[in-house]
Amino acid sequence: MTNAEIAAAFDELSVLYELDGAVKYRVLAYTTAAKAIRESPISVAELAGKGRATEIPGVGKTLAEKIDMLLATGEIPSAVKLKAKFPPSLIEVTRVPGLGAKTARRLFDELGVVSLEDLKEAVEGQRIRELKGLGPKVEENVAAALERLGEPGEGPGRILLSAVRPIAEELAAALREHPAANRVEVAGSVRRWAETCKDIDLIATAEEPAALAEHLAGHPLIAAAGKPGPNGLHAETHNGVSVDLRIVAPEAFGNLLQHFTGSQAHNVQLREDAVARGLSVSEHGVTEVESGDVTLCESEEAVYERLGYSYIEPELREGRGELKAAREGKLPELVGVEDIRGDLHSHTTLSDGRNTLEEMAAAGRERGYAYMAITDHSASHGFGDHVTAERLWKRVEEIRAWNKGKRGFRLLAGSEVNIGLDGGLDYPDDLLEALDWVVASVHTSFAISEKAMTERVLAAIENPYVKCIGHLTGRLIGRREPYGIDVEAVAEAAAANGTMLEINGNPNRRDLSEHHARLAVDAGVTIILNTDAHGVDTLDNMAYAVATARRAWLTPANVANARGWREFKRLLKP
DNA sequence: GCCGTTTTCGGCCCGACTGTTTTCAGTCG
Repeated sequence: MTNAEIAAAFDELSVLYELDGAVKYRVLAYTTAAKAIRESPISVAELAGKGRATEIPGVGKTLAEKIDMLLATGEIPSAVKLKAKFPPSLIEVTRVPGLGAKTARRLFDELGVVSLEDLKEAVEGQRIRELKGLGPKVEENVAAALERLGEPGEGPGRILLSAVRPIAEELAAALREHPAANRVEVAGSVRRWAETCKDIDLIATAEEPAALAEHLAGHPLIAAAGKPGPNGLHAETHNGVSVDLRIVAPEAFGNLLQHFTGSQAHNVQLREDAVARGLSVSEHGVTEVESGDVTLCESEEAVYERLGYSYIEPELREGRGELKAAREGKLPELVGVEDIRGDLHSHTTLSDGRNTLEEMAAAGRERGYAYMAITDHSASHGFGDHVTAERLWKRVEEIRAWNKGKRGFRLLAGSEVNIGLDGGLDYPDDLLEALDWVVASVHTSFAISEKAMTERVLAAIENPYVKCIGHLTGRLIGRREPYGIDVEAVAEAAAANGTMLEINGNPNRRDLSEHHARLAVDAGVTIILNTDAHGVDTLDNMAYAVATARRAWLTPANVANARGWREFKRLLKP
């Protein structure tokens, strides 16, 4: 059973408990545990099998037992009991925007609503407005929400960071140029470099707040906007991304930026910790509860300092232990884009790239890299983009020739070699040996069993010519689930064999994920940050690889290509 | 239901917004 399936069972159980009127903290316990289970880099089922489920934060004795029952029987007894009381279709009703479990329960008790169809009929019969505490407005809102649910299309889902980030940056830049603007920052999940985003949060201080809000409302990227006011604006872009601009007095800019950068989990933990110390934290300041004294902070640094923490980089603010580490002064010195000395996964027109060897090499050199590997696809790649052994021998010569007489930058002759179904590679050993650098990746037969996939990749890891494994899980964020593979076993073998694991910086991939990357480093693996660039323009994707590494708490010491050439070479298999 | 530099019991973030109410409950982020 996958982590996602276990998490879904607990999410469902939390709704059932809420319908049943359980205290909200019990309900909350199930949703927070579900989130931790979903994000766990290792198999929770396996962990539970070893009796170690309580190692997951938020999972105690009771939930561990429920995981065991779920794995053994496919069901959780308490959920079965509650589902006899509340039909599963009622859970759909609780998920209508604006409705929650409390209202759904009343509709169920008083109107007999058990499904979305019943809800629709209740709206049409104007029966909701008859209930005490509910009125015609609620009924209208439910009708509108039901209408939207019925619409085809994207819905309210999360959008890939790379689709949102440029818009956020452009809007922020436009605001900064306005004469009324003082400080403008992008906050929220964009600032944290999360994989996906729900909206854009912009934080500003301004001489004339209303004028700045109006300026945003009139920006060409904005399709619709609410009423611009002194506190900001709510708007939506032409491609349906919602934008929130919040404007505050300069003396509270740090408080607001901290609040709107989040994440939710980070803020909740920070505030709980503050309460234990007699402080109350909100976007409006830090209040000493006993005296009522409020501290306003112009900067985020000041907010964290006031609360007794060292500064926490936005990428770390996910409630994954960063607050404790900051309190103890044990936060990692994160790797940055400026640390990266080379890119070790790139394609040219020889396979499916858009630029020539010379163009890619020149672009890498211009970025100030010390080295760069050209890694076109291998002999079995297909789609007309394969490179025969004969052609690759010639490419090696071309790269040797290119390097002649050049100082301070080294082009590596490499390949992104397909890992066959049996774990074998599709070039002869003498050619692999002649290459400076080999990335091995799975590009075919994703649907084999987890056991077979793991053995397949382990064979590549043990291959003496393979320096690195590319995009380990094959996931495409929001489009394709990672294929089944035992990442723990892979990480152990990679560490033992001196094979590196890549964080692929393609924003659709970011593979290793931040969770897997942290697991890998903990297992002793050396990480490589790569772009997998198929053109000069996508060499910029290094920023996404670095962001993923930062969200995994990685330092330059964890990253092979944060080293100069001599040191990098020393890390390679002999 | 979880958890522990005040705790193994008694806490468990904070505020905005909405719609319905004369002071609050529910939902959301």
